[in-house]
Amino acid sequence: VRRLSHYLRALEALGDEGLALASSEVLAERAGTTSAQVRKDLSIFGSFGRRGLGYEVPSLRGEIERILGLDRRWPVALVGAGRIGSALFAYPSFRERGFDICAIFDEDPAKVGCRWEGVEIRPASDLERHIRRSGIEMAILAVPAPAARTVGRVLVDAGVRAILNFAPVQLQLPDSVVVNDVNLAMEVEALSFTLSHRDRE
Amino acid sequence: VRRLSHYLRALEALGDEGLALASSEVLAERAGTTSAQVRKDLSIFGSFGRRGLGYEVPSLRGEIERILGLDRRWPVALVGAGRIGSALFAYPSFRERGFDICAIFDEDPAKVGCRWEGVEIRPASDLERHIRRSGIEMAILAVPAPAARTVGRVLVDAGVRAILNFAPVQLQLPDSVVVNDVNLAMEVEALSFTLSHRDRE
DNA sequence: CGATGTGAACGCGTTCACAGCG
DNA sequence: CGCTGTGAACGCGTTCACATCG
Repeated sequence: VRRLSHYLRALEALGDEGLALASSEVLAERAGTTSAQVRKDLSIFGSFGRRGLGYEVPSLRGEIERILGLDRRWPVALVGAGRIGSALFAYPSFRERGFDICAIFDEDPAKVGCRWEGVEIRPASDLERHIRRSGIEMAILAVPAPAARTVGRVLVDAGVRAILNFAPVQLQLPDSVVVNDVNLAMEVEALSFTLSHRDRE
Repeated sequence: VRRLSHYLRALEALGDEGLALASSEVLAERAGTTSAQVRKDLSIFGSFGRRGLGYEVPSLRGEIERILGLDRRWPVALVGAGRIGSALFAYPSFRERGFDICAIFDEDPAKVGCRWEGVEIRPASDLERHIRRSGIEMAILAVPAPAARTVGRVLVDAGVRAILNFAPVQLQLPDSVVVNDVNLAMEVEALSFTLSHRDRE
């Protein structure tokens, strides 16, 4: 699944370069994998290529967008208007891909009422009611670790079914909810691990 | 490797609760895995437990810190003082784990010369010289996508051997350099993918 | 007797190799 | 003839089950 995103990015780049056809080999090179992998991945969802030629860039791009669920717009709630929250709100790729952060929540009374590019920051107490009313299904959780578990449960109660979690905490939620953890501390730890063990030689 | 970070966090929590011993079962529950997995993971690096009892929380914590390379401080360069850069700079877990962001670089003349908690923002032109002089081996790349590839190469030329890359670009660097990609767009795409396919039932 | 450490079995994603089609 | 689509072989991480030791 993760590789499909890579293919999509590669196809966008190829399209910008004006190429209409791309072989699995070309795609593999751009996405950092092998041609067999590309063909296997794509064959799971259908037969998008033409034998002897390759894949049509625009149509394959459309197919992958459809597969990833990017053929629509997704309203997203941002919980936590701290530094991480503000960075995510301004992240251009989100909007480009159809993810609209259309609700922001924070506990800090100093922030509540402010607007970020027209989107009002609402108090945490409005969270459940507002999300339920607007039918938002996707949320970005960018609150401090101690609050994360509680907020996660409130989100689910409000009808959220997918959470991108930046708190270094294991959310305990029903399996029906998709949780994707982004743990920045873990990422640098992986670096120091590898660096430490490379040196051993 | 990624799970070791989870174990470390679990051990810290257990230590705060005053527990001196922890079985693989307890650790597994906290880290979101199974007891067999915990034992197998730890046995790769040595025999840290006592049969019939479990693992000593403080000593195992020390062992894992050592394995992850957290038994020292790591000077880190931050390249890109935009929204993501500022969020990462303020991220508390980095400093707690021994990662010191001790150099910041940006192209924007308006930012150069500013100080973030005492750390001066330097111009991109100083990057190579300053990093080489200070012997920094680890860098966080938080620049816009178009600049990422070039900056990555400069970092490596300056002696950097590990990069945490936030740009949605595949850096093409020698294998001797460890690159860890964090691609936020990909993370939300994984959510929309799952949500789209859950609905099919 | 309880919980670790570990060889053996399992499952799954990746890679290989080639049949099939344009 | 070129490149896709795909069954088969491979490798590797996970899980199982039990011998081992305090």
